[in-house]
Amino acid sequence: MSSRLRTAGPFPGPDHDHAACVTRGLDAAEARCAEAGARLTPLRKRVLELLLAEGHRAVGAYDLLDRLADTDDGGKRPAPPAVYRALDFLVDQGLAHRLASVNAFIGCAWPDAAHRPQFLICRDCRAVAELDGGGLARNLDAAAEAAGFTLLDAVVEVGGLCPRCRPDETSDPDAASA
Amino acid sequence: MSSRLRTAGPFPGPDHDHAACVTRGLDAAEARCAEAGARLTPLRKRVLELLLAEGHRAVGAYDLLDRLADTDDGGKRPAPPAVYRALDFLVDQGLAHRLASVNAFIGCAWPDAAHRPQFLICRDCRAVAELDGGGLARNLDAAAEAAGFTLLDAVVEVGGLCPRCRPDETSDPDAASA
DNA sequence: ACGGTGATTGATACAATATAACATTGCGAT
DNA sequence: ATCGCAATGTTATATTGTATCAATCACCGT
Repeated sequence: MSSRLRTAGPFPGPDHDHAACVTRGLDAAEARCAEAGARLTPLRKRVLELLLAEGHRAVGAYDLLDRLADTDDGGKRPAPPAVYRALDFLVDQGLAHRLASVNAFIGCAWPDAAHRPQFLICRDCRAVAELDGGGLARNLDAAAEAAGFTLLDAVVEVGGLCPRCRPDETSDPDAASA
Repeated sequence: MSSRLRTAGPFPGPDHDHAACVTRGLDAAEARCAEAGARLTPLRKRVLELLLAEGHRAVGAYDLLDRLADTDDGGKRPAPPAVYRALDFLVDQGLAHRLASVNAFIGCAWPDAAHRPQFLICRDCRAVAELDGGGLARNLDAAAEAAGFTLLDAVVEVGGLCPRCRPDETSDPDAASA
């Protein structure tokens, strides 16, 4: 029996106060947009909220469209461009990230600071851990510089199995050896 | 005074002996498949040849389909699954790489050795430099380990401008220090 | 050579992801 | 009010990738 999963790191446990994550992310978004003179419109804010509400999991653009329809009073589902434009805005503002290796998006875990993110993405459950890639980013900067290459974007995404999906979990032996 | 520099790095100059790259890649592929007991069938070999012939540029799957039609005697264009299956095979064998950030593929530059590649991808011309990511890979291993994450695949792709496409007009590329 | 077996390819249809192009709406400044 | 611009709505389509099943080919043991 798993008593307390400290999640020993960047993967939040299922028991963490996720509502606080959502609130914090939305508040940070408001502040950031105000500072940047950008408009966090209702649509953009709702898309961000849906991203954050997903609970640190990657969400596809079309899943977002479905959720928008579900949470809309009239049940009207926007057309794809609406959500893609909102996502572009959020990514530009650093409030969300695009996960190229899985064609999906995720709300930013640290919307306050400029950062060079890298991601651990679970193949099973699509859980995503966002790490700060400081040292690694410097490594990439150096490599680009050495090659005469002007770096614009760095995509660092690691696919694998998160702590809750990896089979060598010691806390649940009954399903093992299956 | 020759402005025809050797590209001082991983981006091959336009004057390099590219036919040798293609031949070398195909030879290495033959050897590697023989060793692995895998079958480098005519279709797979042709796809690899087209990838290599592209000259260190990213190629999309549908571009490959067009080229297959062009180089086919009957001009018959295969259906998408044919080329995707060939690409899957080549990627599995380490003879080609998938570039997730641009939905494209590239022939492996170093098909001989097991490696943990990382890529510099030009946004303008789609030129690709494949680097060996030794130190960076260890960095990712450590991060995954610390998070209790089982690493299966690492995607490291840097988008930007290659030496021939960067607007940098003068010959002073070293002043930058980020 | 013969037939069985699994890998490979062909062929059809479709799913999933993303964008182009243009119309409409809202909103602030003049 | 109305002009200008950003944002959103709308329609259609482009691009990328798979599911499925049929046909064919290579290999292997006999």
